[in-house]
Amino acid sequence: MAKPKLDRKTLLKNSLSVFKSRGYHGTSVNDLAAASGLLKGSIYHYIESKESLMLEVLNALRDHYVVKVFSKCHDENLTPYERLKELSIRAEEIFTFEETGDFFVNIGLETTNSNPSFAKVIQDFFKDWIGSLSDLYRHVLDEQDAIVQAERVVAELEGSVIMMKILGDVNYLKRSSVRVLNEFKELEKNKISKVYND
Amino acid sequence: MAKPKLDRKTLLKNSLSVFKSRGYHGTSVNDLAAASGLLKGSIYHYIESKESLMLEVLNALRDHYVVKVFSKCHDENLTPYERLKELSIRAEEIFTFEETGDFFVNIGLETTNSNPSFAKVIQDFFKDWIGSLSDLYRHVLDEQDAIVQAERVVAELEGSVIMMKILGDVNYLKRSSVRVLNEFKELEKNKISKVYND
DNA sequence: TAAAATCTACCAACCGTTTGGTATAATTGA
DNA sequence: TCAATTATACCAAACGGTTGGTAGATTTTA
Repeated sequence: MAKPKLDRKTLLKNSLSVFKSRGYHGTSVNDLAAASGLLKGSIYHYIESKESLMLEVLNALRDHYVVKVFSKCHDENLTPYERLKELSIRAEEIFTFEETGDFFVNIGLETTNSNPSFAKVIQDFFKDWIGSLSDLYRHVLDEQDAIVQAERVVAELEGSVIMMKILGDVNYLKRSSVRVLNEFKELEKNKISKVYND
Repeated sequence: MAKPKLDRKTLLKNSLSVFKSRGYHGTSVNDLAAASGLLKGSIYHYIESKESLMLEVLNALRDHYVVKVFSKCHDENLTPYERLKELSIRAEEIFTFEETGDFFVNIGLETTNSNPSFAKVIQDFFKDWIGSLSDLYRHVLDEQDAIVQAERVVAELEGSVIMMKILGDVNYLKRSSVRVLNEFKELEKNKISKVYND
């Protein structure tokens, strides 16, 4: 057997990078193959189709977020505020440097109509994110408010990332993060004063 | 065979509708022609290229927003709050029913790398929106804060529209609008109390 | 009849995918 | 131990189909 020069993780990473900069319809199988040092036909040794490759990329990326980022929300060694801060720092790194942050939105908007098979994974990503965040907000808000607040924060962060990309201004996300953290501190204060007043 | 004439406005409207649901790379010239009841070859009687058609659609849509929506921000017959409310109502209609609201974001994200020619129009749209809003916030905030606030509101609304589309929940935008309006009222109150304290 | 609008027919280039085949490395059997 | 076997990795070429775009004939309007 020829030695596996190209492991799956590298293939997915290379493919993500191409999909990221050209979108789904904008990338050709040729592009994907070239990104991994292959000719067009050769990549079919690794994948079944362009669509299944994208699906695998989406799933891998979602799993990565769940394990490496969203899990911070349940880290018992940290206070709720510290967890939110950790999450915020990681998110900022991801969105600004790794350039994968708005990937789900990009592909989601581009393919909701044409490729409904992608929709589920993308929805799961956002549901996981919102779910983790609302568990955090549960410390300072009642259940319904915690969910609404989590949804709002995700919408605001995603909006910031998008404006950041379109207008080329890196300060958007930074400011949103600060705002989210300060807001959480306020909520904590209100919670405490309410307890004292009861 | 020149039957009921195809005027430019209808052509652009039909084309927008197709671009909207299939994205830029996802729509073929055939689709565009069919949407206006033409065969592929015939549409080239009206347009120079697929790219120039998209550019014209983007420009027309931006102009529409500037004239019909953003202009509300400077309507002297209304109080600042009423203007914001008008803007909010129009925006909600547009995003929810006309389905053109997130068009700039969609196309922007899909083509920033592949079609930089679209980027300028899209940026202009958001700059106009932010500019108009910050003029409004100028009534209750100093210049720098007004700009930051306008940027934040646009990001939050866009984020809501996107989450609305991806998660299929129409309440996102509604809640964001209410929040923005209430916030403005709070800012007005603070402004007044500050004046009284001076 | 002149001009405008629309048709049909056709490009070359590219699309995602399949095929036939070759080189190479790991495994197997003697 | 070492050839025979087998599985892998890759390539060049081609597939049928679609792409954005063009040319020229035909029809309509005025």
